[in-house]
Amino acid sequence: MSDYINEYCMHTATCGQLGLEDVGGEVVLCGWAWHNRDHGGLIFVDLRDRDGYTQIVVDPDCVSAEDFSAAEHLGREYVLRVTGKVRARAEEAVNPNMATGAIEVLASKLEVLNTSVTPPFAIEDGIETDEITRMKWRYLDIRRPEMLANLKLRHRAAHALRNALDKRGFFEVETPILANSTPEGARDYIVPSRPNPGKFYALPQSPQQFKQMLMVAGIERYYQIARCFRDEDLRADRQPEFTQLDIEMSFVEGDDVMDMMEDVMAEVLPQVGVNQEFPLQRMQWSEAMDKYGCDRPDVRFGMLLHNITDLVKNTGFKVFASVAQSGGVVKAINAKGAGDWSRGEVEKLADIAAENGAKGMAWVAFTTDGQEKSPIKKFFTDEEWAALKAEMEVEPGDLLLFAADKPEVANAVLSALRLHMAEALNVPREGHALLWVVNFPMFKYDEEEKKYSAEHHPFTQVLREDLDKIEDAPLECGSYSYDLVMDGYELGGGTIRIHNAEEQRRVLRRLGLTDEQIDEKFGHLIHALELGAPPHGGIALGLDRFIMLLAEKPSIRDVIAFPKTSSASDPMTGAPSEVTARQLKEVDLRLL
RNA sequence: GGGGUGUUAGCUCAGUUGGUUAGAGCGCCGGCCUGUCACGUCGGAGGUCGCGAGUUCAAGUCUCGUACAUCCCGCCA
Repeated sequence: MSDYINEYCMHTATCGQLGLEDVGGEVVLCGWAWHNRDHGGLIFVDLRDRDGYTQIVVDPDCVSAEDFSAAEHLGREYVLRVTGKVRARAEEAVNPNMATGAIEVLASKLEVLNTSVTPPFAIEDGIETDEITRMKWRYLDIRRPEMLANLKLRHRAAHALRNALDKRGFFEVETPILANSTPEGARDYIVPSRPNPGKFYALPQSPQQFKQMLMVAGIERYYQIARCFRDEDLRADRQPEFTQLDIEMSFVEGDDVMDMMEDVMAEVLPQVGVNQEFPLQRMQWSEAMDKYGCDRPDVRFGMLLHNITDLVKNTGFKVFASVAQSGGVVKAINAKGAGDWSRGEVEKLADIAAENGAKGMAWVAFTTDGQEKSPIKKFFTDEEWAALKAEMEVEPGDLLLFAADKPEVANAVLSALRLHMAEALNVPREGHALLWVVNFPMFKYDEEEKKYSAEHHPFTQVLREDLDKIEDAPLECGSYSYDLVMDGYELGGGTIRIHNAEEQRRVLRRLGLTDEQIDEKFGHLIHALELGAPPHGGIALGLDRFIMLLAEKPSIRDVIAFPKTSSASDPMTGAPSEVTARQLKEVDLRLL
């Protein structure tokens, strides 16, 4: 019997947990009529609740004529309360595919608590109903066992994380949802302030500044399961509102935060069914970019990027040689098992390369019967060809794919191709793999806007040895930063924060803000740093992504109770919607 | 902002070279049925082919536009 039943409930048992040990007991079950099988003289009803389902037997000899008539007219998803006796099924009637298949409940009383019109889609696992239909009737979608399981998993994970952090002395503190717009970062959701005509709140993109204030406030160890908002275009793993496990600690260095987080994960992961060895690998950002071409590598398989720039510097293939001689890189991956792909199949990969910014994609196929097919082989000397094959560890059946471009583009192209080929070739990627990627650069240069921006965020500490370079060589500045990566997704990111006011000013100036703008936008932060801010740092973990990976779902929508569509709308409630003229007037707004 | 894919019954889909009354499975409704568990069985109802133009004797099918969904790029400190 379930552990949550008590005297306040209108039932005495749940549908998923009855077994042979309950035989002979009188129970009251509440739930939804799932499958109704009417044999004329005998009716079976699978009664489902959040725990599972139990077969109810309605026998005309055991219930009133009225109740039997009700059972004959049950529709799908009728809401029932059934009183009856648990009995063992006859041996030949046992259903081994059903958790409660050894027993059934012989009804003595059947009450229809509510009827239901026919649901628009089946309340079953594995349905292929369009997502907008599922979202329009999300409360029905959530009745499906797999969706219930996702939400249950989410609850379990959040609960375990809270417990683990509580044990380690962290306080959960709530920070405002009505906050201030920030000049950098994502587009803000803005909210007009009625008492302050013409002024707006912004919904927080993260509680970043508030949690730093909590460190200055002396909280020392803070966490929050925090809703965050970003008004940017959606993706399978991006929603306009999402949830972060936000953590901050005082008097720590980067290793302390990582150690603490690993400790928490080591406690939590077994509770959600993941075996992960600790300590986690800590990979330098530069190594991740070199070998995987991205800062969130899926390390569950190889197919690493090889830098062959030097090898092709003087080759007769002009594209490679000119890129290699003009500061670009030439890199390649070896997709083992694709050597026998047709020319057409291989050249379709160029579309993926192009999507990621490549101007073209060279390739070499080594067929299993020993042929070497490639449009570029003729440009190579025998020595260069041999060196290439040695570097790429070529065997028959291999396919080499090349990217020659600026490092960022070459990495992006081969990273995308690596993931695509792993998928296409069914490279095994079972289980989960967590690691740290550490020491991100502090700044990157935005070619379009002609200015520097922060790789993580502008509150990140520059490596002590690089402090002198903030003004003159910003791209050479490293930072105290660490991302937690799981299965090729950025699960979380953290940094050690600046706690020195002048250092914070220097970084903000480097990002192009004037002293006036700094005082206006970050004055509160600067002041706080001047008033005894302790050294501090933290991390934020994307809870939706974490649960998505644990549940092995392709989208975070599957682990969010009420998600939004790609146009950031909610088909169930119709949000966003128009407001009345009066509402607009109250906040001093007029539509264009 | 850009690119791909899709939109036909409540759901999932098929629909040939443009040609008769647009089909299937599931679901739904009605009948029968005392051991089913995706019950079975007999019968029945159910369609603005996303929307709007256009081409044509004739459009679910071709063209253009548009809406929505979904995936990706940009974007997401």
